[in-house]
Amino acid sequence: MAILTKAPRGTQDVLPADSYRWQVVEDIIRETARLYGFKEIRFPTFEHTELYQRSVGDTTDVVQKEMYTFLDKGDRSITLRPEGTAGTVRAMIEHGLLGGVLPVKAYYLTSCFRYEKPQAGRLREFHQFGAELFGAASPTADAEMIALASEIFKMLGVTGLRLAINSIGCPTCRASYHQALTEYFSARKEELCATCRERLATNPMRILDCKSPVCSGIAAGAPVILDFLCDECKEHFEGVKARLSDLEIPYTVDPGIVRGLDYYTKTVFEFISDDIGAQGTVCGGGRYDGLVAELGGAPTPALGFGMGLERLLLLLQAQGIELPEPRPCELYLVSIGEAANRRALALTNALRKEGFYVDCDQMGRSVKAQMKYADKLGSVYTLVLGEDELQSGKAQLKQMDTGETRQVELSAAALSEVLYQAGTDRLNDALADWFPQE
RNA sequence: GUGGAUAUAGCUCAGCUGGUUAGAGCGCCAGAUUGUGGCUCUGGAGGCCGUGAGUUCGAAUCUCAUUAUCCACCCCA
Repeated sequence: MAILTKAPRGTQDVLPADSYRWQVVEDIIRETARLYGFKEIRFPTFEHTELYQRSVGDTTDVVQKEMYTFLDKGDRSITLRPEGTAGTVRAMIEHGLLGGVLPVKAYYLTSCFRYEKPQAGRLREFHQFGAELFGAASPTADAEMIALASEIFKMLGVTGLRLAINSIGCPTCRASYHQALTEYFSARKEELCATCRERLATNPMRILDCKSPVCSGIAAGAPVILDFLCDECKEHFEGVKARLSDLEIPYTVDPGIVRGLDYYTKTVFEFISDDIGAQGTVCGGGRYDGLVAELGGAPTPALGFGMGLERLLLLLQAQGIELPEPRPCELYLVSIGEAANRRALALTNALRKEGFYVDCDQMGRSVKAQMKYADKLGSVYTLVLGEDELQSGKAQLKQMDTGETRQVELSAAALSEVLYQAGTDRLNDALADWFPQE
C-alpha cells in the first residue's frame, strides 16, 4: 500500500465505530480519579531532551534507544514524551505548585512515544493514564495510589490481575545492596551472558531482570534488596503492606520487580495480566522521592504510576467485557421529494435543539434505501414524510423494533413530546436492568 | 537491535505440484409492480495478487531482495 495511505509503523487509528470503547474507559478513569482527589494536568507533547535524560536516566533503554529525538529549527534538541512523569514534575516545579498546598494530586490521559519494535500490546505511539502525587512521604500515599489503579480495574470489571510490589530502597540502602550484588555476580562473572557482564559494572540490578536461563538461574540465588533496606525504608514498606491489607487489596511481594526507569525509590509495583500476550504489565509505577530535587525543585517526596490504555483495552477485549454502546438515533425522518426533504431537515434541526439525536436523508435515496439506512443506524423510530403528510400535517410514526405505527402530528413540539416519553421509558428500563430487585 | 510466521477485494480467506479474462462468504450499491427496514432472491461496483528484480514460452504460484503486518526476545505501559 502506498505510503500516503499507510499509517506509520507502530501507530493505530481508532475508527468511529470503536471510539466509544475508549471514551467509556476514559470516562470511568476520569471519574474514579476525581473521587480520589486527582485533577487533570495537561503538558506538552514534547520537551527538552535533557529533561528525559535527567529524569528517566541516561543509561536506560528508554533514553538510549527508544526516544523520538530531533533538532527543531532553532537547533534545540526536542524529544516526544516517552512517558508522563517527567513532564508533570517539570510543570510542578516551573509553576511553583509544590510550594503551595500539599499534597498535589494530578492525572493525565495522553499519548506517549517510544521507538520500539511493535508487537502485541506495544506500539510506538501509545496512550497512558498516569497519576502522580507530590508532597506525601507516608505509606498512606503509596497505598492510595495502588488503590486508585486497583479501583479502576474493578470499575471496568477486569479480573485476574496480579499486583506485584517490591521496595528498591533509598540511595543509602541501595548502595550497600549494589555492593553485595556486585560481589555475588562477580564471583560467577564468567557464566553470565555478555550484556549482563556489562550490567555488572553499570547497573547490577538489571541482571535480576535478565531472561536468559543461565543468568536468571544465577540471579535466583542473588541477595534480595529487601534484606538490605535501611530501617526507614523497611518501616515504610511494612506500612505500605499493612495498608494494602487494610484496603483488602491482594498483592504478592516480588523481589524481581525492579523497573527500568532510574527515578524510582522505595515502593515499586506492577499490575500484570496473563491474558494479553507477552507485554502483560498493564500498570506500573512507584515512588520517586529524589526526582523533584534532581530536576531542580525543592526536595519533595512523590510517587505515581502509568497505565497503558491500549493494553487495558486489549484486556477488556480478551475478557469479553462489553462496554455500553452509544445511544442510537432516536428518530430518522424519511423524505420523498425536495419539499418533504426540506421539511425533514427543518424538523430534524428543531428536534436536535431539543437534545434528541435525529437524522434525515442527505443522499437523495429512495424510501426503501432510507429505511435500510435508518435500520443500520439502529434508529428507534422512523417517520415517512411525503406530499400527503405535508398536506394533512399528520404522519405515521413507526417503532422499528416492533414494527408498530401510530399517527402523530407533524410538528417539532409533538414529535419532541413522543421522543421525550420514549426516552424516559427506556431510561427506566435501563435502570430496571441495573437494579433488578426493584 | 535479534529471531519466527505471514502478505490475494473494505473484512475473513480459497486459489492443488507455474497454464488463458483472479474466486467465495460477509460488507457496500441497485433492483424484485407504484411511498416503508430486518429474511430471501437477482444484478452491480470493487484487486498492478505488498513492492522491485530474477527464472520461464508463460508467475498470485518458484528464487532473491525490500517493505509492512503479526508474534517472541529485549525493554516497558
